[in-house]
Amino acid sequence: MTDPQHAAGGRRLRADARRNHGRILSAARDVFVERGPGAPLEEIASRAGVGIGTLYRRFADRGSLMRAVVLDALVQTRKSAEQALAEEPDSFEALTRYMHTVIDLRISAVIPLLLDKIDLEDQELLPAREASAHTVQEIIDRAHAGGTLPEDVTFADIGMLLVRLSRPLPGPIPTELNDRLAHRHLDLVVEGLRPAATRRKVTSGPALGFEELRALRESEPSDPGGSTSAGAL
Amino acid sequence: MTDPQHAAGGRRLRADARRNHGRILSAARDVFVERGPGAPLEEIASRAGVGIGTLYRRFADRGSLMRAVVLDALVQTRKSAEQALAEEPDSFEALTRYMHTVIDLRISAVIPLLLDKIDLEDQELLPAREASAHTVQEIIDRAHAGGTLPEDVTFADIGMLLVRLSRPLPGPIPTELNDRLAHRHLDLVVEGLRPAATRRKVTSGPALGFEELRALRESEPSDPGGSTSAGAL
DNA sequence: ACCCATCCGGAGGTTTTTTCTCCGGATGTT
DNA sequence: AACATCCGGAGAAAAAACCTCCGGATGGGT
Repeated sequence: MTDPQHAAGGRRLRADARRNHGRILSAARDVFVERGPGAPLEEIASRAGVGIGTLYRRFADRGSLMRAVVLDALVQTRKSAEQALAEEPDSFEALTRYMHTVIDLRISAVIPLLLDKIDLEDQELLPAREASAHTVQEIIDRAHAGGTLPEDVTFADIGMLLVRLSRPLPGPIPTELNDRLAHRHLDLVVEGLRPAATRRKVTSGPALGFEELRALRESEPSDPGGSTSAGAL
Repeated sequence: MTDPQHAAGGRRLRADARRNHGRILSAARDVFVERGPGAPLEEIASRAGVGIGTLYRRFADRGSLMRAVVLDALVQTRKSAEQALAEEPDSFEALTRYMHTVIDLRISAVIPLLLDKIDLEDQELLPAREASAHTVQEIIDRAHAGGTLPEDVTFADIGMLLVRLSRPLPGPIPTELNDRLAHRHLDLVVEGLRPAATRRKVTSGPALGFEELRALRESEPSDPGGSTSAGAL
């Protein structure tokens, strides 16, 4: 099931191969998140700007691609957590910075998504899991200790929240808007978590207007009507 | 699901047919939300506990099923909004009640999802859209007027937030937990929106513990390991 | 500049999934 | 009981996805 002899740790790849490897990984992350774990591998290849043959050369099957995606996500999560911890003196700021970064990297949604498709006890995955969980837990602990995060908001809460927030919204929403919304929604949540004493305004600007949503729909080729998704609600 | 008597067509349906019509509609809503707009119709039929032939008899093609699902969602949204408005004197409470109801009904995510697959200017859809948008707007307006909702949190914000919150999380998460998380996350957001003066504790209980997530994974048949999705983060 | 080990693309054969019709039989209604 | 209505699901046809293979391109060492 797990392929012993390739990819991440193997011999040195040629420059173009290494570049493609990375592109495939990040395209796979995006496609899995957007279309589910059964998404066609051809779409991943084309999103990565790569032939299907290239994808199969690097990843024997769907499973090994998934494994690589998860491993990558775990590593990036740990990095983000470490950086937030190191560079952000305030315990609450460290937490929010970590959360924003994770959303930027769109890494959080992919792990639970693939959770039942891969072997988590895998040799390589296990230490990565522990390292990343440990670092994130430390961020939470500090915020608890510093009194900047309510005790009843747990590690699992933050994790699940990030899963929800890093998932792109469904439908014909451009990536740019999607990202902006994710951060705005995170800000809204963060204001709910922040200790009342230090409460402030939601930071990410004056929402989004009707016009913007309307424009979104008008740019659709199929239907020139002046409606919006929220308007449809 | 909602409609008492008239199916898409005209004449009165036999009792069993009407019941099946409703089941198909709500199964379709769930499946579209979980698996995307391209989900196999057979899955919808089987989730509805109905033969595939029955589905095709009632809905000529995917498009007309989508249209019916959206129409149903719009109608239910309007009902929820009207009820919240009528029964909840406090303007903020009306808003939060509306939001919780919409999440319960899992209706919010399906509209943007199908947005680019249907004709929104449709004869039947148009008035339903307007009616529901109007009622929701009134809830927002009252909350703004009453000073219980910041002016910079708009109609579109609430709509998009609901889209995000009513989507089930990806991965092997049981429906029951998913629902609980959705409401808890809504509570977290609501505390961020609520005027500081009336701030209170997050209502939906002490988060979820590690144990719970772990149990989740242990109940999986494929992998008996003791890990969790949040733990993997 | 030249070589060649390495890597790429994607056509196309194969397998899997999905669609959608059809009709014998079941069920609701009068 | 009689009849119109509705149901289920088998199975043929169509569509989608998989995955191998090889002629040709490219990087990187000399």
